[in-house]
Amino acid sequence: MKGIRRLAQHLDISIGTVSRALNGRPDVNEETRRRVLEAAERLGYVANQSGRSLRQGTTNIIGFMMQTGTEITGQGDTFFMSVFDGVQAVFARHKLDLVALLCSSEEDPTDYLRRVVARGFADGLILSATRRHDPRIEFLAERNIPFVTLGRSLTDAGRPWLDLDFEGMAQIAIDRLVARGHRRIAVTRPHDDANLGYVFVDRCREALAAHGLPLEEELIFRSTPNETGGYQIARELLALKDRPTAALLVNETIAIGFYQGLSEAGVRPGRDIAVIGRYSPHAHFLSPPLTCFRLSLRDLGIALAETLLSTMPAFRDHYPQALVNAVWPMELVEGESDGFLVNGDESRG
Amino acid sequence: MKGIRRLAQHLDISIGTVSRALNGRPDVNEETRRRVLEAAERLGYVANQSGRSLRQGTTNIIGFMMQTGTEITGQGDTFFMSVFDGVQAVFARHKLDLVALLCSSEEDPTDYLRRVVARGFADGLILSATRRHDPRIEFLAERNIPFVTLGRSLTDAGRPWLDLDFEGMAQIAIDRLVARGHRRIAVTRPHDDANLGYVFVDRCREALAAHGLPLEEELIFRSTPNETGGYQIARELLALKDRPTAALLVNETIAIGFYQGLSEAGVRPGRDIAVIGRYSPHAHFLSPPLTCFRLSLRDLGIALAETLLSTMPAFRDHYPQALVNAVWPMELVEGESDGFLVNGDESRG
DNA sequence: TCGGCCACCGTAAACGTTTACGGAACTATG
DNA sequence: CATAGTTCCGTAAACGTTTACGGTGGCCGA
Repeated sequence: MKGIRRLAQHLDISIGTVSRALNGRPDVNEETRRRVLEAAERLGYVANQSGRSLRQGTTNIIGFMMQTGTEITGQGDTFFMSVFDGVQAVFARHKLDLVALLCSSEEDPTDYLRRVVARGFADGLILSATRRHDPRIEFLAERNIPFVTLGRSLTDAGRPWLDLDFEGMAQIAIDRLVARGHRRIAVTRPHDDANLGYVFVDRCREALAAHGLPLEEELIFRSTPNETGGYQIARELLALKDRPTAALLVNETIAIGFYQGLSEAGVRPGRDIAVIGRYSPHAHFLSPPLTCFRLSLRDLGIALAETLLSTMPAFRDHYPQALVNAVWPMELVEGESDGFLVNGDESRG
Repeated sequence: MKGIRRLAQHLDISIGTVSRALNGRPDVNEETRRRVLEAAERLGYVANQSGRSLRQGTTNIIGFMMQTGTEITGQGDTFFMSVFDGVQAVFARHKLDLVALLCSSEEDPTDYLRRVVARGFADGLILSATRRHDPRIEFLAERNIPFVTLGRSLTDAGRPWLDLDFEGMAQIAIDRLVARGHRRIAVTRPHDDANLGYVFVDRCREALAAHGLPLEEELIFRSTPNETGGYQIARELLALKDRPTAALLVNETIAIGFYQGLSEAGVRPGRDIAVIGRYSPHAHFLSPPLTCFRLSLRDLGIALAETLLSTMPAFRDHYPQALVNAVWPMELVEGESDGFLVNGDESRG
């Protein structure tokens, strides 16, 4: 005898009553409930998930979909762990568990999602590494499966998403660099699938235009969002005839490679070139410390969770005013990598 | 009408036959099977996971348990993503899915595991961040739940585990440094819960003893396994009256902080002090490039998967000679951070 | 005393699969 | 033709839970 039957037999009451007692139903005597809870605790009973979800069509599990292999996201070591932490802080209140759905780099993400959803694996989903055109969004929307994406795409109109405020970052950084005399500013962007690149570069262009400056094509650098990519960008940048005096790095992990690329050519950030990047745990330990944009990833995780739950009928009431579409602001952390003024129009030969 | 019933109705055959056809049972006409598979594909049918696992008591899911928040493991996303990649390469052959079971930093890992297991969540488990005394091992062993741990502990006798070869790393590094004339070598270790610290430091001590050298207590540095920890170690190390001439860093992410701590005091790795660490994607981009120990995390993931499956009756036959207890060798990647000889016994004042 | 209401509990039917079992049709064998 | 064996398929019982429904007993008011 196993499961709830064992518990019921042990207490000499029916399994229906046991279930009602455990699930907090009102129509059960408080004394009985106490006995049930006590026995469940003592016997280590936990309801079987398959039986429960088969019956009620719900899993109490939320999936955070991500892809394995590190080349794709390029987000730093601690990025997801911090986001998870925030998500769980919210989920814990509702007895929801969070699992990371790991899509192999071999498999098409949409196929994977299809499989996961059809199996009835999770009640809701958080999608990361959103592509510019992402079929997953349409797929989930068609089936009325609760989800929220971390990252905008072109096809998410009316769908819940949160994103980092890359436009704000572009605006602030460009204004700051221009105010310090920079006229030729290099910007980076990841591969073409990532919407972030378009959003970021477009705003950089606008911000420069507001100062009457162009964004020349040769100053837009494309790379893999990892250390090696940063190194390559530095090499390409230094090879230009008319070198930029500043660089704005949109990815987290590329700064360290970028620094190294500069260093090998004897170019020092903060003295020979201004560098602004994204925060990561090592940003402060670079030489010189990186001026960068930081945000609370834990808070972002909390917001993601609240946004998702606000789209789910069972939890909607708890989060009436959750954000549905929002960019998450980043604050500028002053390092020493952008601390010099350009005197005049031509700064280098 | 949903699920397998819909499919059966559509084909005008019984659900039993449909199920048998889909599951590759022999007692079904090949023509029928073809029709079923074709219809399933066209209607997008996928068996409901709850129903299936309720009936057969199996989930086709393997959980990789890890804790959110980064303070504990000190291993970055890139570490686990690479391991996942290897694990999935094996699981894909058996139609197994991998999910990351994310234990909140708020919750006790053993409590979490208890919940997950009792719910019948996964057929098998991979445990990471194993503690020196880890109750999870006993818990799983008692219940005959297939598992393998990544990392040894004191209480895993007879249980399957894989680990990095920290002893080999200690031996090679110490021998190398001693051969280059170093007599005072600093070593690092993480917090007291991690078994790795004991394994590593003990072997360092033995290796030194083989050369007739002591490992002085003041040369054993304890820190959090992150960038800040590395920085603090550098500060403490430089504050010693009798400075070591070499440092051996056992964690991945601390090198960058360590470098910065040295740099602020004008001490340069590879010239003023020899530094040997662990590989990470940025090791090559430090100045000077870090001499470090590297391994293929993907291969480690493959081995983890094979080890786990070899303990599961359903897959045992496929992996007769899988490793059960093994340390995973690391290779030395020569950088420039340990490239100098100490001439004489006293190297610094 | 009787009917009605309430608090509590037992019964049994679902949820979607898999699979043991038996039976129907057909083939082979004597 | 009878029998045995084979191939295929339908039936129905599980798996463990939740929950609609109905029933029992007690209490209260008329």
